[in-house]
Amino acid sequence: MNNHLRGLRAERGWSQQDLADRLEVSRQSVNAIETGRYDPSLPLAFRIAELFSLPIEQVFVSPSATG
Amino acid sequence: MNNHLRGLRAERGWSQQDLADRLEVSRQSVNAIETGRYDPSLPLAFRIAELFSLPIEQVFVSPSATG
DNA sequence: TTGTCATGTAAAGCGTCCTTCACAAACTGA
DNA sequence: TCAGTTTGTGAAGGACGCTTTACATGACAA
Repeated sequence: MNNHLRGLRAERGWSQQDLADRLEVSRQSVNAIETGRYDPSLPLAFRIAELFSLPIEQVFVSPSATG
Repeated sequence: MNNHLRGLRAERGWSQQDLADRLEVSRQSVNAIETGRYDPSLPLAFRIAELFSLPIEQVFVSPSATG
């Protein structure tokens, strides 16, 4: 499942560690989500979307949208 | 994390098995999500929201909204 | 009463999510 | 060059997501 995390983070000039701190997860979790190694849990997806003030659908790309 | 799955399902007159079939998951998974035993994965949350033609935020209630 | 459907739950198993610790490579700045 | 930052990745461990199989309950119809 694709996402726009790296771009959203870059727009703000944050390192993966900066973002991890704001989300209260490890840097490796942020990296794993950005590099597509796994998807976040639903609660973490909510925290991410809220941090960027976006609906979840504008941060994460639905698998069905990808086809 | 709370959700409106039971109500949305009831509005349509679907059993848990009916919903499970449409989502391509087990009946037990639907039951576990409805009874709050665990949250769905993010991809499954997308499928659920799309099935009901709602944004994810209108199916699942953000933990931060609950307080 | 008997059968069927809907729901709730338990156990075991597998893969995923997230952690900490650790190491390596690329880049930046002095 | 040298130190510090950033990113990518691996291994091991704990908790969660989802499965199949199975059993128990309550509602409803025959």
